[in-house]
Amino acid sequence: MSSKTSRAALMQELEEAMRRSSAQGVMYGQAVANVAGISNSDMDCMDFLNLEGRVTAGRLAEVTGLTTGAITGVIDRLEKAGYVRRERDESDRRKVFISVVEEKAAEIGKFYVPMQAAMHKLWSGYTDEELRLLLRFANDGYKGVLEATEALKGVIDTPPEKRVPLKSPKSRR
Amino acid sequence: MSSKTSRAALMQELEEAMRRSSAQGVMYGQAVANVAGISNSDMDCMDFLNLEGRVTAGRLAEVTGLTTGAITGVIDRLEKAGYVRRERDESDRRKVFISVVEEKAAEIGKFYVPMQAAMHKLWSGYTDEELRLLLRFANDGYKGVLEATEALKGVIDTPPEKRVPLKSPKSRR
DNA sequence: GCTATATATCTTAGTCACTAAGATTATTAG
DNA sequence: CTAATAATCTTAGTGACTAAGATATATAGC
Repeated sequence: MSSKTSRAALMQELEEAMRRSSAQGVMYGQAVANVAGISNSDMDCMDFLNLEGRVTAGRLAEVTGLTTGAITGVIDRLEKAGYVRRERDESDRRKVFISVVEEKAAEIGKFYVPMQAAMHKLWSGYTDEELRLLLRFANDGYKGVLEATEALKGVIDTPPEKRVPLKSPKSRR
Repeated sequence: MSSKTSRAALMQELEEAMRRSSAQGVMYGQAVANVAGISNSDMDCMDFLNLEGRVTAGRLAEVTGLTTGAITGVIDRLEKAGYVRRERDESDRRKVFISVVEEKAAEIGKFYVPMQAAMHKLWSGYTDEELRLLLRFANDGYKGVLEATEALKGVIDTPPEKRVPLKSPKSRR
């Protein structure tokens, strides 16, 4: 961490620091799902719904990587818990739109308060200039990870014998 | 993203950008587990083992938040696949140390190559000065998220029987 | 040295979320 | 009107999880 570290060592440190903090971020998300009493996949869907507002069941399957059958289960659970509503599309009655029940979904929001507080506290120690650099980095980083995820698919040489489901079932209770 | 965004708006943007990129990072990890043919929990344990080198089964349960019974299953699968070895502690024969089989574990490493390449490409666009700022931020951020995870436990108001053990915020290394 | 208790891991039974395949219902094309 | 297509749901089977308890070993008190 000395300010004289070589660039290579700096990158090494950066890599580890980012891995560590992102791993901890994942844990926070899991902790939120746990205290909210819903599974990780359900939480992923809620996150996406909060961004998009109103999407079809098929689209949820697409973005989560789950099968449509699994999504039916996700929606069943979320609907039963009161977080979302099913709404049939009147113009194409095969489609089912899922929309967030705001009042109920807001209950989950409070679990993110500690995280937001920590972030704001953290950011207060940085200048606008520095925050802009961080923003640029986060945006560039997003693109980089996106590319890497694509590239990873080209690396696949493992026999497709046994591919494990993308989402780990994190059952509660 | 204009350079004269107000500080509040800047923070808002930063929050979203970081959420997006970290979510994509999670997906990358899942994709790696998927192509490697092992489950997410198994991958979590491999990550931890790669940092620590050699830990007991109980410690793995502790850091992953899984029960010892579940860990037995994790180790069974990893051992069968050749990634780890069980080694009974000679001085306390109740304990079972789990150690990584380096040659085999290295096979997983190659799935991180696209990610590392993307990161190095990304970083090459930044000065040493800027990278040091990013490092400081990543380290501060880690601490912040750690605190937030702790604080989250204080927000809990859901009935305890609906909850599941939180992953402990342990210090990786 | 014995006995009780504590510690570390493994086993068992039951549960839940997942996949794959196919059923159901609605739309569109010929 | 029929066939093909599309979107969601249903079913059967599987894998990973938890809770509780079994097993094996270690430590402390007498």
